[in-house]
Amino acid sequence: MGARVRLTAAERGEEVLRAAVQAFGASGYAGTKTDEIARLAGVSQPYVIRLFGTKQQLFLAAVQTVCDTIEQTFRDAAEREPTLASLGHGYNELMAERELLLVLLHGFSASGEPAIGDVVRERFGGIYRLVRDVTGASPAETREFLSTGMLLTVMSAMQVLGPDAISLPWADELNATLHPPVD
Amino acid sequence: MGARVRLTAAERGEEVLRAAVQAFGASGYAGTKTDEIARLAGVSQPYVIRLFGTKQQLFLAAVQTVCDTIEQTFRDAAEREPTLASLGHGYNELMAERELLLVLLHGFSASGEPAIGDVVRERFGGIYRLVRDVTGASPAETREFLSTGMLLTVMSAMQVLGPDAISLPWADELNATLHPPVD
DNA sequence: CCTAGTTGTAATTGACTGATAACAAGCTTC
DNA sequence: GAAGCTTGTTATCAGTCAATTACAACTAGG
Repeated sequence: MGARVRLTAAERGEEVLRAAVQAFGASGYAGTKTDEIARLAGVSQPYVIRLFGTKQQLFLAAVQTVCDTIEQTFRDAAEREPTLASLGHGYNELMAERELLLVLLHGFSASGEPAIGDVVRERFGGIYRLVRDVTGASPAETREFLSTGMLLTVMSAMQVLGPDAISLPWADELNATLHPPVD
Repeated sequence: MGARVRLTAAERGEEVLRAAVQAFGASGYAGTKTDEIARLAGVSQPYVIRLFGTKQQLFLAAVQTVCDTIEQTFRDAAEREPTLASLGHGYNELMAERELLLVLLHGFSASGEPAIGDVVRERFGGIYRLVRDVTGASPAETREFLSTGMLLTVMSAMQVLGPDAISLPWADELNATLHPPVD
């Protein structure tokens, strides 16, 4: 193909990882082929495998970066204002890149795979603790915050929320409870 | 194999469907093999396909029965007492059979597949409306109810909730907010 | 420049897997 | 009791897909 650019393995790895987040977010762990990721990243399928060892390790790497991004977003939001409302605003930013949160959802779904479950439990626990620590919220308040986040994520997966959303009465009704009409 | 019993296609279909709920609940749509379902149901893999046409149609049938069960549980709970708290109690009963709600979660995750997304959106919307109708709850109250349900389902997927749960501090803390300690 | 390490690909493979086809064994109805 | 429908299996295929191997092209250090 045209203008080939040679990158270091680390740089190329990052590009592949970005592609992996997109692909896994769209189709899940089992449903995504390493070949799709390779084409998205503009490299060959075997190279994807060589860079990350196995498909599973690549998926885990994707989950890790996504969680890093989520935590960083929450930390930034807390720095502006250490309240759950502020973190909620940060969550909305995260929803703009739909795939991010969907990767995490697919991580939950794939928790049956022991290696994946271990990572997902660890990281979700970390997010829970982070939210509590930076906002000082009670467990019950934090639970409600995370609950809402889960519903939003699931609705995003159903494609009734977000940029390319399908508009449905029930979804609009639910969505309206989150963005109260500005009178 | 030993004592073979002949059933009508409808009866055998129900058994296969039960097996499919177990299997899909554990491993998701793409991650489950029709052969596993067949072995769980005690029939051959080709017969599973013949009974349901394709793996996708079998998955959709599993989603449909699961949603039927959920709706029936909510209707029964509302008959006892038409409040969200009562439905919440019903939800706890549903969580006892872990796979039920996990099938729905996997349905959300597989919404990228158009045929699956259509069914999942339709059924989830139906559940939302049912909850509102039988309890008279506001959209905001219903959203909070469903949000909590989503978090519980996700925690169940992570295996930090339910019968075979892995005990973790953060999970216990979250769980405690739902079952306040009986003083 | 030339050798050694690094980046990348083409070719292939072996296991898996959903689906089909052909066939066998039971039931039912006349 | 035999013809015809239903239930179920075995055998097999055609496609898919992660992973391996071997090789090619580039680059840096001496």
